[in-house]
Amino acid sequence: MGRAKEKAESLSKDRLRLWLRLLKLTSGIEADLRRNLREAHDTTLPRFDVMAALARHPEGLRMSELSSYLRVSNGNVTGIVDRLTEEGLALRMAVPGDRRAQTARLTARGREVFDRLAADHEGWIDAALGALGAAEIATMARLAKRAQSREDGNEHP
Amino acid sequence: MGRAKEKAESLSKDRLRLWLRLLKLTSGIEADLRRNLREAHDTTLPRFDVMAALARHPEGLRMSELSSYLRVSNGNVTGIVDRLTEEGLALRMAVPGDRRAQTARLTARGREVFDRLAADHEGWIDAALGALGAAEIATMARLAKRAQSREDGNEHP
DNA sequence: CTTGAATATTTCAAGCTTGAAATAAAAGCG
DNA sequence: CGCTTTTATTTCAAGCTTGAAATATTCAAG
Repeated sequence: MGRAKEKAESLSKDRLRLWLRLLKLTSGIEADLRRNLREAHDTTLPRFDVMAALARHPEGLRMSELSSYLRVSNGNVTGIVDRLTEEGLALRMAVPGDRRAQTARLTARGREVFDRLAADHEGWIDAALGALGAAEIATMARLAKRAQSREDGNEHP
Repeated sequence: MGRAKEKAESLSKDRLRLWLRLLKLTSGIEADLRRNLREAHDTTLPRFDVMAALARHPEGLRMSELSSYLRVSNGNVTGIVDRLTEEGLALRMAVPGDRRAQTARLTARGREVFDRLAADHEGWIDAALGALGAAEIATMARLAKRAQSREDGNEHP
């Protein structure tokens, strides 16, 4: 076998090992987040994600905007917004001029609840990545961004 | 506000941004894997994960070993092994001397199917992380490992 | 041996997730 | 205007996931 081919195969194995390590890292942190959200606030990560998206868009988001923003299916956000609405944390509003569409927003109480969640969330992430200093964070962010450049295809054409 | 506090807060925000980027990267790759597994092999990522664990342990794994290896709940692996068994890819064997326990194994067909899955899987990961060269892979793996050191607490005491 | 604690696994309800089908409304077009 | 196509959302079945409860078995004392 030629040297070039050997090199390519070893690189492929190294990428696989890196993938498994990245997956372990993010899955572990995500599991911590889920547990913390449940134990400290009796809520879930998907609910948090939807609330975070709505908090960033106080003018409201259409259901379809929400699903593409979070990269989950339409049917998925329907269910989560349903539950947030039942709990009084979100609401749906009609879109003037388009009776098919709805925008989802946080209620005032939803906003208050989210602010508390977000503060804890930042602290949990800070703890989870606490072993990394400023330079390491910058390096890892740069490499993750570079990896994305191929992964996404072309999100920002 | 003191300089030290400002620095800590900015570091915390940077960790949060890094977390969001890592999550986007791994979620994106995972979504690709799920789609590829479904379209090319009509299977799912959890089934693949269980098969991979069993493939690495030809002697078989107890249900509880499988669940701690994969870091998912006991009830979860019960269901997945049930489905793999229905499909003829895995089987359960009694453990001599302990009638509570069972070991799960791949069948011969399960092994064949897995070998094909694994080859494609490696190719998909190679493509997904293809933007990273050998040095970048090594750097990222090192940083992920360092981040883990805090995350895990003490897995290897 | 018998009783009670510990261990291995399954069952279960609830929620998340998806892709596909169903509904409903808007837009384009002849 | 009617008719088709596109767009926005919901509904649905199937599978994944969890934590807690239920079963079954082993182990440890007495």
